[in-house]
Amino acid sequence: MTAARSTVSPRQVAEALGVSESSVKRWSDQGLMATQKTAGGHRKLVLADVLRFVHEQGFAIDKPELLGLPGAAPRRTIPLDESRGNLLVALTAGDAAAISRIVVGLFVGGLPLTELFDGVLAPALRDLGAGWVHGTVRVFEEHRAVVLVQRALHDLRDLVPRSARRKPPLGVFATVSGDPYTIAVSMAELTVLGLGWAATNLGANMPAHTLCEAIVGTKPRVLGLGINHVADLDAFAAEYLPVTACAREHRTAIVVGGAGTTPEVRARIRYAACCTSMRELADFCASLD
Amino acid sequence: MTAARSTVSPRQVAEALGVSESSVKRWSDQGLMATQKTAGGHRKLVLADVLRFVHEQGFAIDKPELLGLPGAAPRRTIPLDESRGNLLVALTAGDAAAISRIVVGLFVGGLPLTELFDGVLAPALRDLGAGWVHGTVRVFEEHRAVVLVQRALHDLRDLVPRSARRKPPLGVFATVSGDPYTIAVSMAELTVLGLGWAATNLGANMPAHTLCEAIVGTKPRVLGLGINHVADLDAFAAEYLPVTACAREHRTAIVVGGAGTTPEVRARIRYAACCTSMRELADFCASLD
DNA sequence: GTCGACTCGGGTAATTCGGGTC
DNA sequence: AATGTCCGAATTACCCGAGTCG
Repeated sequence: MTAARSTVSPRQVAEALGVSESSVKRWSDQGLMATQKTAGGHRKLVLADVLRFVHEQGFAIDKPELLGLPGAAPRRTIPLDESRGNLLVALTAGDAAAISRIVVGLFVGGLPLTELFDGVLAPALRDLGAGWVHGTVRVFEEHRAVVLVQRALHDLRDLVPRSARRKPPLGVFATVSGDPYTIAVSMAELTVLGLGWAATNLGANMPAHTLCEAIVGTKPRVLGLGINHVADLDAFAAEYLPVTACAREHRTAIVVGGAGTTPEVRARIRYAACCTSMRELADFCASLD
Repeated sequence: MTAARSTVSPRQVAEALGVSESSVKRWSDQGLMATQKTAGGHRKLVLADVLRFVHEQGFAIDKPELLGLPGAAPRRTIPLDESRGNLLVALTAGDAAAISRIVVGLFVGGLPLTELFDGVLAPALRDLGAGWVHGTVRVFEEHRAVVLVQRALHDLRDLVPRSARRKPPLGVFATVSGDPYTIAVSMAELTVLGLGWAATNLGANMPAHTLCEAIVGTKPRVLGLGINHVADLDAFAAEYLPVTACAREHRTAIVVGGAGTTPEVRARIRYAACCTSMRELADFCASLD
């Protein structure tokens, strides 16, 4: 759904980026943009790789009619509020194409992942939640939006530069028992991928004992735990205390985050950092790298 | 239609590879792709040779809707078991690339979606669950596998041919309250997409009242409900009974499925069909079309 | 045997190639 | 060092009347 066509011609890329065809040819031959070649030697550029290149190099796209990218792609100092509003509309309407277009467009337009998550995606989802509280958004619309956001994040994954490091640090992310919200987990995964780390997404609802198994089995540098709701504080603390010891033993830093990290909860568990945004997560991980 | 050899037309190949028919004709005439010719001179490209050409040239297939050929034997019968075993290994190891490769490869190889789901993916996940019961698979490994399967299903979505129908029937899928398992929902979504239907994935944990809202708001032809566990039978029946009336009023057929559809549960709710496989779902939907 | 959809072949216009130069 | 422009040759895309397929 990212694009109707997965490959584009050098001329299309050149015009869209506002550079000469020669530059595109040179860049692709240098391996900066992955290409396929026809039997006759003509280049076919893979759109996902072009977009990744554009984001990495901070290029502006003059003419995003390459495909499905949002009309005007003003670079930097983008009206984030406007995107956020458009996104909210698309989320409410269940417009999968629009959601992916907005999210991917902002990223390709040069917006760092952390700002995309903290400044657009998370706020739009918060607005959606508020609409649900006020009765203007129905439950199925909210659920549907969550599914579509996951899909958009999947599209983003292809665009996030893959690490070329031989042995990148690993981040493992999950939510705790009883917490079904996986979007933040996916955002965290992409965030550290964007730092050149490796990342594993364990999904939702992870009992503490298996988190220890995961630490032992995968030796992550960071273990990120989403905590959105804690029903029984004592039980929660008792369950997750062993994870602290296990993490320390394997030099794994625990990061927590989410609406459930209230002062009461924070007082009962041990962690290296408590993040309220993806930027904080990124900065924390960068400090370990 | 000679032997069990599956052949394709130049146009199919051209569209699948994202090149013009002329190029396909040229390449085949140059001997790059083996062809047969009819008495009248029309080209019949042997699928295996096309795929070999694609592999040699390092081409990516833009739109593998080359496949799903009527009467095309599902390759061999052995590879399914083998794939299932390989998939189980990849799922346990958390090897995202291998999982997607196996799943997408089978589909691209001509295996119908329903057989892929019923014969490979679901059994592998069942095996994984059995491994968890027996203690050979740990919880985090199972959770991780679920996330990676969702990702592979996302990859599949791009390959499932989009309907060109002006107004295709709509299928809406979700799991009931308290049921967090979304994989079957995604499989069902892809299954009906493969029939040329439209589909909406509402995700997990849908309270009954909002299902009614969804029916009213989206007017689906089919509403599919995943039911994997019912804690309180009376409460469940009371909650979901209104959905039946709402569905009838809007000519929406209710389909249920999942491990939770026990005789006791089935006795307490009303539905048009109770499916135990994606093939059954596909056949049921086809009967409505 | 009719008919619609598809394909054939070949010609032409438009792109792209690689390399050399500015 | 990097980019843009120009070039002849090669490749690809588009078009169309006639023939073929199912």
